[in-house]
Amino acid sequence: MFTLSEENYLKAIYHLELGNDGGVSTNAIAEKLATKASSVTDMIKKLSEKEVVLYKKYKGVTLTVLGKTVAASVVRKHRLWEVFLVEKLNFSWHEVHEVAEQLEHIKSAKLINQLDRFLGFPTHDPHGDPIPDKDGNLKIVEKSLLSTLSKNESGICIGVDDSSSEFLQFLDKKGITLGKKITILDKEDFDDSLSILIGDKKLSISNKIASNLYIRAHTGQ
Amino acid sequence: MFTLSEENYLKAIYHLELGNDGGVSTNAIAEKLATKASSVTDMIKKLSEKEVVLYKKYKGVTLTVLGKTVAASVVRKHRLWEVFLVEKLNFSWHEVHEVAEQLEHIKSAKLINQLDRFLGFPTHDPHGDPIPDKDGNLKIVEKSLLSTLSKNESGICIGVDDSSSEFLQFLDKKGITLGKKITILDKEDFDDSLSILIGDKKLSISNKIASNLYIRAHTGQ
DNA sequence: TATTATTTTTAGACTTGTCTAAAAATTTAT
DNA sequence: ATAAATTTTTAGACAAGTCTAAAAATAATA
Repeated sequence: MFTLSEENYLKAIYHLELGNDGGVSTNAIAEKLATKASSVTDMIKKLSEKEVVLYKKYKGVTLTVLGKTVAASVVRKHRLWEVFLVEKLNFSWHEVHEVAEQLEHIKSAKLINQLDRFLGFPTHDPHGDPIPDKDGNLKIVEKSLLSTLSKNESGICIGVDDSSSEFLQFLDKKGITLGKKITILDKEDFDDSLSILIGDKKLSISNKIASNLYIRAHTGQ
Repeated sequence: MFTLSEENYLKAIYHLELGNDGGVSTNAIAEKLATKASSVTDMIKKLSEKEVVLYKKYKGVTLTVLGKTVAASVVRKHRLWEVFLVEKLNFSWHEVHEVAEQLEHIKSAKLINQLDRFLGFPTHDPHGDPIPDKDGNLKIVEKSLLSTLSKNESGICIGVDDSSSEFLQFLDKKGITLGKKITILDKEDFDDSLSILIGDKKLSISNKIASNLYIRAHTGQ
């Protein structure tokens, strides 16, 4: 069994491994968890003894198969709870993270399996992130950043890269939500800003916004 | 803000105060929380400084108004989550306690208010215990122990005193659930056992069972 | 490649919540 | 009312998780 703190470390390493290929540095973990490098070293030793990470001094850290399973289970719980909060309790997508950070540590296999069923076995959370299955496997969906599309191309908005509360509330204000079709009307060379069509509204968005929105290719008109 | 441990102490004192009138003893708290009296003394000092309990050395402890509010809020969360588990996730009433013990510590006012609404503002948990409202007030329902009824009297089963998993599973096996009408057919002087009619079934139950079932008086046939 | 800068680890300390063992206070019983 | 039993508190210790400051290792740079 793992403590709340251990689970948070495993989750952080899990997310960092998905970004960087190869070992994860002590400093990267410290930054992600808003803690000190020395604390990370201490915890890594403990996790190493519990055989959920591989660790060589000064050489960074990697999850073992067991570690990856534990981390994926925490992520699974986090994302299922996020779906619950949005679908059943009328939370906005920018409100769910903080509460899910707590709920993800509740220990009960039956609880999470029944929650999964109750929600209709969702595959993605409210930000478009995939929900690991019981075995920790992720369904990879082909996706591109909106900023990489060319003029006249279009796609379905399926996720966000930055899921900070500020960004999500900005998207709400602009009427940009998951599932909507987005078409690039024009690209501005000067500042890489985009003119887009979303639903039946025309919008101008900066490159920073477009670099934080994921799109699934949309063939046909 | 209160730690998980502090909340558990407040909850324990809250429950003990409902039973005993007057101050709660260190030993009673220790027993309830399966910890040592010395640990209780330590924690009580902390709670006293936080002004949630009144404490005089060797004289036991009482919740302040603030303390009672905090404790009631934890109990409220516990019982709402129990309703959720039974009503929405198909848990049995004997399975919910352990999970609710964890869920009761999740901090989010919106979560619990929305959960309350989602469940249709229930007034009682799956064991028949009342759910405190937002202000911590309990709706007291007139109830008697089944063992206190006389021959030919009847009532509706509305709760259990002992809500241990074993007892609840025993009741399941016998088909005794909340809301069912129970009529005393006969009382045996020798061992105080009862012959009862529940639904359309005749059952013989010991006095120990009858002393753990709460009944609401049922006027009319 | 030698030196500087950065990253990581170690050493020692602190907090929270717990424990054991012993001392002090209170209660019960003779 | 005094002695015995019980309850409660104190004192000191420990584990988990964190921190600061300093040392050691690695990486970057001239």
